[in-house]
Amino acid sequence: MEKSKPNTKHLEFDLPKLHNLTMADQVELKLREYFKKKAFKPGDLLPKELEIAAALGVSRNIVREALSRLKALGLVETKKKRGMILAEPDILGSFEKVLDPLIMPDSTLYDIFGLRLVLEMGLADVLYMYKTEQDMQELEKIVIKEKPDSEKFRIKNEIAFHGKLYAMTNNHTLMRFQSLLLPLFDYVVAFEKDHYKPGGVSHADLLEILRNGSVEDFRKGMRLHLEPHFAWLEHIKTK
Amino acid sequence: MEKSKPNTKHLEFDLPKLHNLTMADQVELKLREYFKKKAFKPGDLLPKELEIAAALGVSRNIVREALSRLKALGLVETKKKRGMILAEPDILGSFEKVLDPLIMPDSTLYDIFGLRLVLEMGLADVLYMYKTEQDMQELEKIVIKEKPDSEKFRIKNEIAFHGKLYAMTNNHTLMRFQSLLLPLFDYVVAFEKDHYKPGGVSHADLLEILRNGSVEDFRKGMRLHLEPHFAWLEHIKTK
DNA sequence: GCTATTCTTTTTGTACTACATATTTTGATT
DNA sequence: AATCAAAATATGTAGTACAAAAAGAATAGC
Repeated sequence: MEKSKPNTKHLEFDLPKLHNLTMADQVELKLREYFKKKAFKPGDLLPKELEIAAALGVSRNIVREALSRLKALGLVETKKKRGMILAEPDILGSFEKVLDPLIMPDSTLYDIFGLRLVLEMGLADVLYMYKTEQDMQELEKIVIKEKPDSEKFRIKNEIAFHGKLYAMTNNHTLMRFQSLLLPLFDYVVAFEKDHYKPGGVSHADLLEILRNGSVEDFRKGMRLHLEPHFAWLEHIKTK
Repeated sequence: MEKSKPNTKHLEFDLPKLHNLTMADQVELKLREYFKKKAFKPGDLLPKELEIAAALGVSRNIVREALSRLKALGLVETKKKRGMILAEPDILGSFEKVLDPLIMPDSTLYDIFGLRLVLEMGLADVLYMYKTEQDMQELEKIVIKEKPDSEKFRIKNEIAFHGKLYAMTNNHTLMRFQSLLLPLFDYVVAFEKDHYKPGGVSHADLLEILRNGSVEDFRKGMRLHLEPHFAWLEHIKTK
């Protein structure tokens, strides 16, 4: 809990703390400031490594380490041997690189599972704002193809149907966010499997509500559809 | 799709220039693989830079660049002059470093605003699962302190009340996620200001519902509370 | 005079060396 | 045996050198 560092704000006073920052750290910060101050836009050419090194009075090695970090975060890109440019911002790009269920504590995995439930329950209003007849038809196609027999197909159906719901929000960030989180659910689903029972509301039911029902109906329907997952969340809550 | 290289095994023969990947890129990947394969746990000491360099047949420079990237992503930490360790995973750590409204396209900003609405609408069920009497009392304190006069205080109240709601979910990841997204809302709120009208349901109303109402009541209440924001979303949707 | 080709320059990518500094370990002295 | 000092260790930083590729400049051909 207290491991996070909210106290970086009054770091200016603590001189020794500032010295705890390596040169590469400082250069990284300086570069971020610089890009902001100069209002660099995506595609703009950045200063050359040697220029930066000379301007900041550090070796080119350090500059390269700092730039390497910014590259890892997706903030800059190297255009072959031509120079470096500010990259098209993608807030989920770096997120993607860290999402690995194998190195993630179970608590975070559970958190993300809860996050998914919150998201799906919250979709209703935005869905009703953007849904089109064509969306309905595509959802219908997905529902028709569903085969209730195999466990493997069940998960595939889940992904297709719910993925389409996210896509219907016209919210590209939300869509990608969901698709990034998706692989993690497999792990939770594996834990959950023993307790899983299908909810009382099917995908076909949800589609029917989406066509002829109100937003409130859909929220209730989605809640019932997700009931098994909520039950599982309740189950692990006590532990 | 076919960009991934399964043939890194006999990479010794290929001239490195055949790949678009730089040495630092490759070392970064190799290290990620290695940590996974060896099932490193947080706190474990990593091999020394020179050992890695020797093992992979690259210079120490390259290894340092790769490690620097993993550091930027929060995957490894350096313990001063003692060695490097695998860091406590924090999926939002790198996310935080990229969130800067100044370098973000407006479309993403809108997406995140929509994401917020989805989250808040979805909170209800989890809230009712975890809420305690103490939470109610703390919410009450926040509501009582509200002063309806100043615009500045209004935003502060918003943050306090809604932040507390997130905290009540006992979902640490969700909590941090919201607090990271919060600064971005200021920008949207600035756009939105001209159109803003208080919703029909106040924080006090929401608290009352939370105490004595059902989950459905709360969802409806929250929807009305957020009505101005939804209206704005509807407004920018057409553009 | 204009276009195509070649040469030169520029800039990133990589390697190697050297040394500083802090931490741990080892060794020596009382 | 305990304390303090010195050595060993590993990261942090600086600097040089060169390769490779792309852009720009210069030259040759029509």
